[in-house]
Amino acid sequence: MNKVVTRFAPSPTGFLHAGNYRTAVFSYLFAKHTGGSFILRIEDTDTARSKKEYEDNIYEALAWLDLRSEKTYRQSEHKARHRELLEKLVAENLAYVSKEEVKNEGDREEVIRFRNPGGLVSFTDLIRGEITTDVTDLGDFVIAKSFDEPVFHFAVVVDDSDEGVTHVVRGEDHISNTPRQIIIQRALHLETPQYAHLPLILSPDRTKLSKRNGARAITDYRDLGFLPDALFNYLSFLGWNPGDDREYLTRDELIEAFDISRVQKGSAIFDETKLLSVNQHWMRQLSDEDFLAKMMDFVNPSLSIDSEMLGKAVSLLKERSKTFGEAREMLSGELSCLFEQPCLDKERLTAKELPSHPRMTVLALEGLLEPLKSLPEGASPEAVKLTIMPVANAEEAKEKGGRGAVLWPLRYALSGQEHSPDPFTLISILGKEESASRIRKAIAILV
RNA sequence: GGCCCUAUCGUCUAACGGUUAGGACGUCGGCUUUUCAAGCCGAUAAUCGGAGUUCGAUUCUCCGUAGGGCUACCA
Repeated sequence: MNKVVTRFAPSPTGFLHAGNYRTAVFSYLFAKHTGGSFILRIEDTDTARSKKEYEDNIYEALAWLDLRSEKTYRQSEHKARHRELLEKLVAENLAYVSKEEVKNEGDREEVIRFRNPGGLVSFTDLIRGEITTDVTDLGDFVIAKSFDEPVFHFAVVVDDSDEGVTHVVRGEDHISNTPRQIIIQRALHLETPQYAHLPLILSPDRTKLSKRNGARAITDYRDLGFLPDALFNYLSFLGWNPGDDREYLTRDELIEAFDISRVQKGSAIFDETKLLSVNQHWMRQLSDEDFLAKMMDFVNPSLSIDSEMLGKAVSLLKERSKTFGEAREMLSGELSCLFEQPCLDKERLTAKELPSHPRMTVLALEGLLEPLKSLPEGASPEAVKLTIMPVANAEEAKEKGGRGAVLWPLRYALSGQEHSPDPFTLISILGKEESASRIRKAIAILV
């Protein structure tokens, strides 16, 4: 059997989104699983709608995703070849130049139409089995606006053949285009490749994913701080599964496990919440070094950030964020107290839902200073807890409002935040000197 | 309208014609923590409807229904 060649053929008429990308992923997985090759073809025959910025976006997105193609073609580079075959078809009277009524702006007075032989056309789809259509109703459809401007159906057939594409893996929206492409292939005496029509990816409103219904550009996911392999992992599970209970697979594992016969027939809705959880999973798999390196890409370089402290914050970041974008937010939000002095509000210092006893709070905080001194430098959160909890529990025993009467003011004094990591972790990271200093500042506010 | 495709928890999905219809995400509850997050434990929830075929249909067939796609001088 010949080596498998698949292709991804986006048109540069919009930003690459998850629907396009999922098609690329499956096409890539199918090729790589069999040791075949994957090529990229920019379908830019529609000069009116094709834009350089969209073409660049495709390259940019694929580079970020590390979806490497063996070869890259631009359809417009094959004009001479298209013209040659168009002329051949007309010479053989299999197509003809037709006079047209101009209905819309941009319409030509003459176009090239294909002489449709009509009849039943069937092909075997790798995912759906045999599909049969009567092509008679298609009529003599247009295959080119002029000899130098072939239309999609014609260009695709010629290019797939010239580029040695053996398997066309594309979206379900092309099922009804396939029969007409097959009759063009027959007229040209070209071999018909294998087809695999993927189920569509839908927006939550159940329509085909598009910019209109809120689909993000792939590059947006990059800018939001998603891991490319997380997106790859999530998307490969939209319409496919390996047949066992695994949900988190690396790219190599996906290539190994991919089996086109397990591809779903029904379309799937793109669920960003689940993507987020898959991304969180892969962020946590990262080593602290890798995590830090990726994190630095997301921190505004102009923002001076204590890299030593950032290193200490990694486990908190891994535990609390689902994207690097979120992690970056935390640096100036709930985790900001690691990098700068907290700004304290006197009212907030006394525990919530407890009678306000500033004096009691002062006593509670003062009671922590001594135990804190006994802590070794670099004590773990568990060690800190072992030291602090007895004080809090003693306070509770004295019925001054429970452990919260100590723990809340302590946490708030350290963080200045309504929500933050627990006080033990904070002390462990901040160190006993800094912690003691913050506690004294809090006391000073109260007295 | 015509043609084509599809149909299992809210979502992604598993289940050689025989399972208490399984997992994951979400949601809800509990534990833990007097914050938040995480973690652990638990719960909720599905075979679109109707006929067949069969001893037995989620699974096979047909008919409905619903959704989607195509129906361009877009791809």
